[in-house]
Amino acid sequence: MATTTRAASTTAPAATGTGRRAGLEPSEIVDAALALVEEHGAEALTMRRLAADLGVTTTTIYWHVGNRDDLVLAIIERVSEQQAQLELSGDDPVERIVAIATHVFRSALERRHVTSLAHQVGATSLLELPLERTMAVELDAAGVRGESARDAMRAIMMCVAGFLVVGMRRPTDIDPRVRSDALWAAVPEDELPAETTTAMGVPADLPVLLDTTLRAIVADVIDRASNPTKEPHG
Amino acid sequence: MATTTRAASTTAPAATGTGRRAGLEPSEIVDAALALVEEHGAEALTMRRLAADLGVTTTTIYWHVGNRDDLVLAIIERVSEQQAQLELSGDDPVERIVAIATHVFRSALERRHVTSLAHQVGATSLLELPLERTMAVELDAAGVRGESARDAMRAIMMCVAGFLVVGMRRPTDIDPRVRSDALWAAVPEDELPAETTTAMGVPADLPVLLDTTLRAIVADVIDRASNPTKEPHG
DNA sequence: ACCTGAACACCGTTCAAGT
DNA sequence: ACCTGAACACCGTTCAAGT
Repeated sequence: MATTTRAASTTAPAATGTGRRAGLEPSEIVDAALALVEEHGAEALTMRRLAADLGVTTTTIYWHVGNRDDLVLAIIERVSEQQAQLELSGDDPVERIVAIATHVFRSALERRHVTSLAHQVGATSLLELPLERTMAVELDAAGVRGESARDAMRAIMMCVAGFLVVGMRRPTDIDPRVRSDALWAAVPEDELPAETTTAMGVPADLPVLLDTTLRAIVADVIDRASNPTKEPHG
Repeated sequence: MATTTRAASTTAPAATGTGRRAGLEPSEIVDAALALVEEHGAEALTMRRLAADLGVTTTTIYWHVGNRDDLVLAIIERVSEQQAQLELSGDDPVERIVAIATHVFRSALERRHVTSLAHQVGATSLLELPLERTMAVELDAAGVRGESARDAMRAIMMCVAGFLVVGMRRPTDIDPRVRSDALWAAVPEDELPAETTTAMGVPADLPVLLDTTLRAIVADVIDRASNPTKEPHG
C-alpha cells in the first residue's frame, strides 16, 4: 500500500476549490500515463514528461498517485481489467484453454508497450490474473484441479510468456550483430545441413507455432491428470 | 560495428608509453564489468561506477569499448562462450535435447544478473547461440531438420525463456500487492474449489515442471517430424 | 487539501584539450 | 594513442514553502 498518497484515501473528490489546477483526479493521471505509454513506449513514461502533459509539476504526481512504481501498477490494473473481457468460444475444455492462452498472447502483443512496462516491474502476474482465473475454471471443467491445475496453468502461461519474449522484440531496435539471421549465417556447413541453418535464419510463425505447442502441453497435462499413475510418454 | 573505438582496431598493444594509466586492455574492462554485474546486479553497471572501479574516467571506457550497449554485448559474448561448455549425457536424442534445454535454464539462473542484462538489451539470442547450435545437431540426429528443426528448437527455447521469466523473479523485490499468493487468496470460493486456489498461491517446482513440459514438447515435435501428415493429437 | 520551486544524487554521452 | 575535465541533457525523489 502507498503511504500518504491521495490515492489511498477514499474521501469524495470535493467541490473545486481555490487551487490553480484544482480537481486533478488520480484517474486522469493514469489516463494520461497510459496514453503516453501506448503512444511513445514504456521508456517515455517519465514523471517529468507526464507532468508536462498534464500541465502540472512532477511533485503533483507524487502527491496523487505515489512514486513511479505505484503509477505503473495503477496502469497495469486498468489494462488488466480491459483485457479480461473475452467472449469464450470452443466446444471442449481443451479448445477453450487454448483459446484463453492465445488471447493472452495476442492481447499482450496488441498492447506491447504496456506489456513490457509490466514486465519491467515484474507485474505480469497482476496483468494476467483475470485470464488466469478464467483458465483455472476451464481446467476445473476438464477435471484438473489442485496442484495439477496449478502446474498445468503455470506451464501454459510460462510457455506464452516465452513466446512473448520473442514476439515483443522489435527487429529494428535490436543490434544487427545479435540478430539470429546474422548469427546462424556464420555456422559452418559441416556442422549442420544448409537446409537447417538457412531455416534458422528466418523467424518462425509464432501464432502457428504457439498453437501446436500449446496443444502438446495441454494434451499432456490433461492426460496426466486423468491417469495420475501413468509414466510420462511411455 | 562500433565506430572509432580501440576495440575495432587490431594493432598490437604497444609498449607501455607515457600515459598515467597506460596499457588498459578492453578485456580488463570487460572483466571488471562482468565482476560488477555478477556482484551487484545488472543495474549496478553504470559507466561511472565501472570507471571508478578501474581507476579511470568514464570517457576512457568509451574510447576502449564504445558505449554501454557495446560493453554489454562484450560481456554477453564472454559468458556465452563459458556456458557453451557442456558435457552431453543421455542415451537417445530426446534425452540429450532435454538435457541441453535444462542446461540453458540452469546456467541462466546461475548467472541471473548476466541473464537479465542480456534480456534488457535483447541479446538473449547471442547468449544462447552456442547451445542452440548443439541442440540443432541433436535434432538433426533425431531426424528433424530444416523448418521443422527451426520450429522445434524455437518452441523449446521459448518455453525455457518463459520459465526463466518466472524463475528469475526475486520474490523479495516484487511488490507484495502483485505477488501471486496475495492475488489468488482474494478469489471467491464459489468460483473455484479451495483446493485449487490454495495450490495457486504456492509456487510451482520449476525444474520438475520444466522437465515434464519439455518432454511433452519434444515428443510432439519428433512425432510430427516423423509423421508429417498426421493430424495433431488425433 | 492541493500544488509549486528548488534541490539532491544520480544517469549516458560528447567534445575539446592535454601528454 | 590514450586519457582527463567539464559540460549537456536527462532521470526519480524529497522537502520546505505557498495558497
